[in-house]
Amino acid sequence: MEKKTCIIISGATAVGKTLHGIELAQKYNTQIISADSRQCFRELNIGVAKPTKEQLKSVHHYFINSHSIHDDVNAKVFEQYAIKSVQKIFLSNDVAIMVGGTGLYIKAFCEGLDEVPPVKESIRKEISEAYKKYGLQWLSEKIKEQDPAYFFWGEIENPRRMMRALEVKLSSGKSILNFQSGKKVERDFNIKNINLEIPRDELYKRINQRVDAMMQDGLLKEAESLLPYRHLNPLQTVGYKELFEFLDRKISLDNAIEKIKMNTRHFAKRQITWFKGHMKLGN
RNA sequence: GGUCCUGUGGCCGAGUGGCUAGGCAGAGCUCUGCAAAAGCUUCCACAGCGGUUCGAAUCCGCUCGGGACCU
Repeated sequence: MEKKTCIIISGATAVGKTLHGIELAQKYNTQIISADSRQCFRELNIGVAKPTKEQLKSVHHYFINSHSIHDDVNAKVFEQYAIKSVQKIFLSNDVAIMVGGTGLYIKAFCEGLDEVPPVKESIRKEISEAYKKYGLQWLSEKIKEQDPAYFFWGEIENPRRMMRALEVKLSSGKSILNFQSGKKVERDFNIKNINLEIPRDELYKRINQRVDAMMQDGLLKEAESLLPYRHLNPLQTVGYKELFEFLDRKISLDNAIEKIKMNTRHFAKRQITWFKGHMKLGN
C-alpha cells in the first residue's frame, strides 16, 4: 500500500499560511490540522487571526476551537491530538494538510516527544511560586542540589527550562535528562514541508496592517471580555496582554497598539529563526 | 543685547580626569511538554574645533544647536 502524506505549511505569523492551506486542501479535497497554540481556543478569536467562519466551513479544520482556555494544552497534547486527526483524515484521503506557526508543536508531530512522567499540578505550582518569590538564584541553587547533571548540562539561565527540570525531578525522582533520548519517532506516513517566506519588510507591513484590522474588528472589546482570565496561560498572548495593560491604564491605547505590532514582529522573527533551523525536510 | 542652564548611540538614561553603566528599539540566535512562552549574543556614543594634561565624555576657551530668565 502506498504511504499517505501529510503536507505541512509553516511560516511566520501573517505570511499567508491560512489561505495557502485552504487552497491546497481544496485541491486535494482534504482537511486541515491547525498547528497553532492559540487558535485552538474557542474563547480567542480576533487576536489570534483564526480562519474566518466561511473558511472554516469550506474546509474542515482540526485543532481550531477544539479547546477551552481552561484546558491544559501543550506540545504533548497537540501531538496526540494531531496524530489522531491525521489518522482520521487518512481513512478517506491520501493527503492531509497541516497549517501552523507553532514550531514546537509541528516538531512534536513530526518527530514525537519523549515520554516524561506526568507532573503533579501541586509540584508545578509550588515551584513557580517559589521562583516568583526567591528568584533565579534560588532556582539555580535548587537545581544544583536536586539535579546536578542538569545544572551542568542544561540551560541554567533559562528559568522556564530549569523549572521544568525541577518539576520532573521532584515528581519522578529522576533527572529530566534520563527521559530526553532525542530519538525521533518514525511516523507511518510521509511528511512534506512547505515553509512560506516573504521579504522581511513586506512581512512587517502585513503585520502592521493586520493589527490595525484587528483593532477595527473589535479586538479591544474581546480583550475586555477576557480580562477575568488574564492570568491563564492562553492569555499570555500578543494582542491581549498589551490591551490588558491599556485597560489597567498603564499605557495609552496608541502605545498598546504599537506594542502589539512590535511584539508581533518579535514573534515572527523567532518563528523565522525556528523554521530556518528545523524545517529542512521535504519541499 | 545681557545673565544662567544645557547638548551622551535611533530613543530613554547614568557617569564628571584613567577601569569607556544600564534599559528600549534594531540585528543575530537557542529550543523535547505553559512555545504568541522562556532565554542567550551583538552593532551603534560622548555636538564641533582648539587648549590644559602622561591621559578628557569628564577641566578651560571659542563656535554651533536647544532652553530659561533679565532689560
